[in-house]
Amino acid sequence: MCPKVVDKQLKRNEIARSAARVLSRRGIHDFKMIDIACEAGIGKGTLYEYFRSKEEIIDGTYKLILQDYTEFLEERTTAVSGPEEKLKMFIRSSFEFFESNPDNLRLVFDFWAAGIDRHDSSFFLAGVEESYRDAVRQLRSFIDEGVAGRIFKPVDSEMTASLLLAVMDGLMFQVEMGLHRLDSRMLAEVVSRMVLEGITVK
Amino acid sequence: MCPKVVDKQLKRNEIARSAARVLSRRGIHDFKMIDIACEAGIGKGTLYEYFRSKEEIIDGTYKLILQDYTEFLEERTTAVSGPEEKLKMFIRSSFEFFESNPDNLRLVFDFWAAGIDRHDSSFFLAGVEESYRDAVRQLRSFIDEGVAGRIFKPVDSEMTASLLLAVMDGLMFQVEMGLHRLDSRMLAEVVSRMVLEGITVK
DNA sequence: TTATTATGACCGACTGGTCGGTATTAAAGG
DNA sequence: CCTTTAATACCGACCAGTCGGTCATAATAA
Repeated sequence: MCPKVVDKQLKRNEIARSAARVLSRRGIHDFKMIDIACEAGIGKGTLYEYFRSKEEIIDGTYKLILQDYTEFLEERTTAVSGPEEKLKMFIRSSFEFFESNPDNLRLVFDFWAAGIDRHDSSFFLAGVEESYRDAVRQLRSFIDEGVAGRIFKPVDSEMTASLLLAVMDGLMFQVEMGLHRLDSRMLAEVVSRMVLEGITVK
Repeated sequence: MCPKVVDKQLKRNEIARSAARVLSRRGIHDFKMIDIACEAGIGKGTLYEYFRSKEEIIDGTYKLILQDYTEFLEERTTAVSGPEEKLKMFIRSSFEFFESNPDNLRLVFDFWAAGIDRHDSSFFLAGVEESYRDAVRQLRSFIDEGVAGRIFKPVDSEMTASLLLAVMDGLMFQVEMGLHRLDSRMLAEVVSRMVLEGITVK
């Protein structure tokens, strides 16, 4: 009466990691469930013990990637002090994260694409929107801190945060298209200068 | 000995317009060939008289949209003189174009998404990359003109153009995700200020 | 023995593209 | 003016392949 037992959550994460590899290779719209099963070394049916559907696998994979990214940013930005340094670190770390995990960059864009693409199912869009709002919230806290401390001009922190994210996303998109080489130092430098010079009190 | 004859090119364009409507409704990955046939009021087989494949329809539709956009920008930017005015007009007109054709915004993002998504087939990516390079070229000509006339600082025009496109794309992406309302005046104002203030000689 | 986990053959729905046949047109011929 | 002719344009039933998801069965641990 004591059956075989596995750590469901752990195995679920392992599968999601396999899925991430497959998704970055094949793309969100081309990958097959059997691909993931093979990559994870399990049968196709077993997949359905851990994920209800293909959609849920995609979602789970996105959440996993995003968690890595968020944890990385958290670790980096808490290591420095002062709003200006935190902002710079946020920017640099973002570029670095995707420079050292180019697969993840492609994956994230794929998720966004799927979010826009499937306007019918709000499934993906919801996840993307949530992660975006989180980033805005984080950035706003740095900017507000700077404004309160008279380090930054009294800018609209929401708009500034949005602009900052916009330029970062746009540049990464250009990188993904092969228009630039992703030199994280250089890009971070350019973005920091553009944004910080505009809002810092001289 | 003289058969029924139709203007193939014209009809091809008409079909592409129908396709644009379908694509913006259904999304690039969900639409069916039969959808387009219905929208165009023709049979599915007829579709294949004008387009070799599904892929070719997508490509044709993208080119059509892009042509509208380019013509609109051309018309607007030639109407004003001076590099600063041209840059501002480019920015404002871009936002206006997509504000008045929200379907097109979604469509363009869909195309980009497909370009990133299908890293196997360079078909889509090539089109997107080309249109991007065109935009950079255009913007660089304005910036170089400004630099030559000592209106702008001696900035790297390629990097500046890329940054400008990046922030515009990023903002439009946010709009598409429903994070802002697309108020073209406001967005153009913010972007112009951010970019122009940084490069204009005081 | 038994509850749990794993499996992959199988099913059924779906769809891109084809193809044989029909409709339309306009010139040619009477 | 009408019929013939033939090239073009149009059509949708059909085919062949694909793939997400299921389920009957096997394997495994306790």
